[in-house]
Amino acid sequence: MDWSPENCSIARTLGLLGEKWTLVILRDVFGGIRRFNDLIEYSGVPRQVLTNRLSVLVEEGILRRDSYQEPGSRARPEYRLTEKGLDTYRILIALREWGDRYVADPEGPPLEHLHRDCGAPVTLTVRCAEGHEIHDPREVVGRPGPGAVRRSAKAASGTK
Amino acid sequence: MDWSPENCSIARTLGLLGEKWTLVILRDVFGGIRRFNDLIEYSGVPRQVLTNRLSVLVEEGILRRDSYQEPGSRARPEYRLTEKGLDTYRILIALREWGDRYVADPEGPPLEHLHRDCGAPVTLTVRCAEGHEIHDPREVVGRPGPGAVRRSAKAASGTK
DNA sequence: AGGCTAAGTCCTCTTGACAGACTCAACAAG
DNA sequence: CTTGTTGAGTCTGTCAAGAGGACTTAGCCT
Repeated sequence: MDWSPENCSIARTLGLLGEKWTLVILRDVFGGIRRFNDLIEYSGVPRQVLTNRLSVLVEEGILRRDSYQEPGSRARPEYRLTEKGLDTYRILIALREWGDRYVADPEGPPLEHLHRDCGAPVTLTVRCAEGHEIHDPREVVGRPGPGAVRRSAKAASGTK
Repeated sequence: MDWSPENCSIARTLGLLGEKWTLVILRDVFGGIRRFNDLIEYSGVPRQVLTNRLSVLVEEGILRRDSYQEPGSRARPEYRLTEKGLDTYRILIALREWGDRYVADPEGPPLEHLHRDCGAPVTLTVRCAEGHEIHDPREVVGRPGPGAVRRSAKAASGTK
């Protein structure tokens, strides 16, 4: 049971999205905020960090640099989600759901995700390929998958 | 459309779980790793950081400090998930799913989540309260909810 | 030419990550 | 009862990253 965590999808995803401001930026881009200064204002990200994160996100193909032009101004860049970026919405919904349950103010959640077509609130459901719906985290077990790599012998001590 | 992000559930959740190593630690605790030294070995977290994160997680009620005793040794602490902690599993599954899709090695995913009762792989489904299943991120829209707070007038500039 | 504005860069200060050595409290062996 | 061992930390020094204010740049508009 000694599996190397180096190629874990969770770790890798966190490597891309896990830095302090990245998901906050994505949240706001999902909310339609696409311009540098607006992002600074909304997210509260320091300029330097925003520059940095945006360029990483563009490099990784999560955002794409587009351009817009307000009449009477020069063209400026604007940042939009790619497919890869749009697909992070499940992560954001999962974070919001957990937050609503455990850290929201008594007045209720400050942000809702709604279904565009019917206006009903959106939630995540955990389900297995057999169609069973899962409500208890204890019903889920983690297992090394096909891409798992045994860790080098050296580390195989200390684990009881 | 000027809503203060201060009380956003996503931001707050990230405030608790968003630091560099926190979710990696939770991933491993989900995997049954519960002891200080084992966590260091598996996660690769620096000792100091682990000390720090564990104490924050315990303070926040995400982990609980239990104790175990190997025969012939003294009692030592071990860290276990509380309900609040167990409920982060959706976040971990969302991260894994995104990672499997976009950053996994060609051999396949290194970690799978399976249904304990039937062994089938577990996935997240997005669904609205009306029962519509959602497959396209563009079908989801974010809206300020009941707890949303208008931002102070000062900031209401710059937004187009 | 001079001004305005969005989008950055530059610079400094502080905070946090990281690694390796050190400490501390049982228990066990001599 | 002294010494060794082991797991769980703390201490210390170095170095990268975050935070935030001042400065720069490029095009459009008087």
